[in-house]
Amino acid sequence: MKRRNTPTKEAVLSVITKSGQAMSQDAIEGEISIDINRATIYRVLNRFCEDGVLHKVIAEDSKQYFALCDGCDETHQKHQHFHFKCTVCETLECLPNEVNYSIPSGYHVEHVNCVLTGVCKKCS
Amino acid sequence: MKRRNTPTKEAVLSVITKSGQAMSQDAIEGEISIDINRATIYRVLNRFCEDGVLHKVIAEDSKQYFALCDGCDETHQKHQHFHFKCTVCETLECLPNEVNYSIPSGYHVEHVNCVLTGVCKKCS
DNA sequence: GTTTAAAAGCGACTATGTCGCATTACTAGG
DNA sequence: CCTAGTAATGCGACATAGTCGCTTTTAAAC
Repeated sequence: MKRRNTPTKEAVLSVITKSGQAMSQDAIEGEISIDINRATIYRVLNRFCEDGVLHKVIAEDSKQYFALCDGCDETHQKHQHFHFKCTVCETLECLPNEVNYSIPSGYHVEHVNCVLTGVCKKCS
Repeated sequence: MKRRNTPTKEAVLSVITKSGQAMSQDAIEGEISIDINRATIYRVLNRFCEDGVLHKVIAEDSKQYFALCDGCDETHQKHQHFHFKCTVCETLECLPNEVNYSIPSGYHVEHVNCVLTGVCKKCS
């Protein structure tokens, strides 16, 4: 199962990179120049997540957002930082702050999904 | 717009209270003895949230979970604690830990949605 | 150029959650 | 106790997000 380079992959990644933020499937579809099937966009995004290129965040609107893994390598745990979703401009950005939590013994954490919702600097 | 006491409200609240955990609409519908319409359950749950009886959490499965506001009053901010979702037994529980975050100036946080996903004590 | 398997397109499907509207049933006031 | 007003419920329809199976296309190795 070796990955191939396709125009679709490049287009999706370029849109996300340019935006500098986490994006949902519909936002990506809206920004992209070529016409790509909805299911395909999801598959591309999920593949990028598997490959550690993107990470997925679930926001309070129950939608999946995909963001570039900027400095999210193995040592730097699994995307354990906060995210901020602005209710005005609808954008979701990664915050630099790491999430610190303590958890009762016996629990094993595999994923962290932390989203703060409110109004961002630009919109307030 | 004054609230009324109905068998539906009581049944929903009693199921959540008994479970001791956050529950989704379908879990509630499954546990409840009487037959209640799906839309009604959502309305009851959302009303409880408005009244500060329950709070809503979005988990990584993109579903809404509703938990009792145990000690979540005005002073104790807005449900700013962690939640833990077990991938084995599928339950979602509130953790006692408060969420501590710092945020760039100019940002205004209105809601906090923090869910840790993994395997709980019982299931590991 | 051939081959082969990954990727894309398409359609169908599931699930979650919401909304409008007609009907039911709490509850307050007499 | 009865009645009126309105909150709450049931029902159906709808919107949206995301997934899946199958066929076709296409990247890339030989």
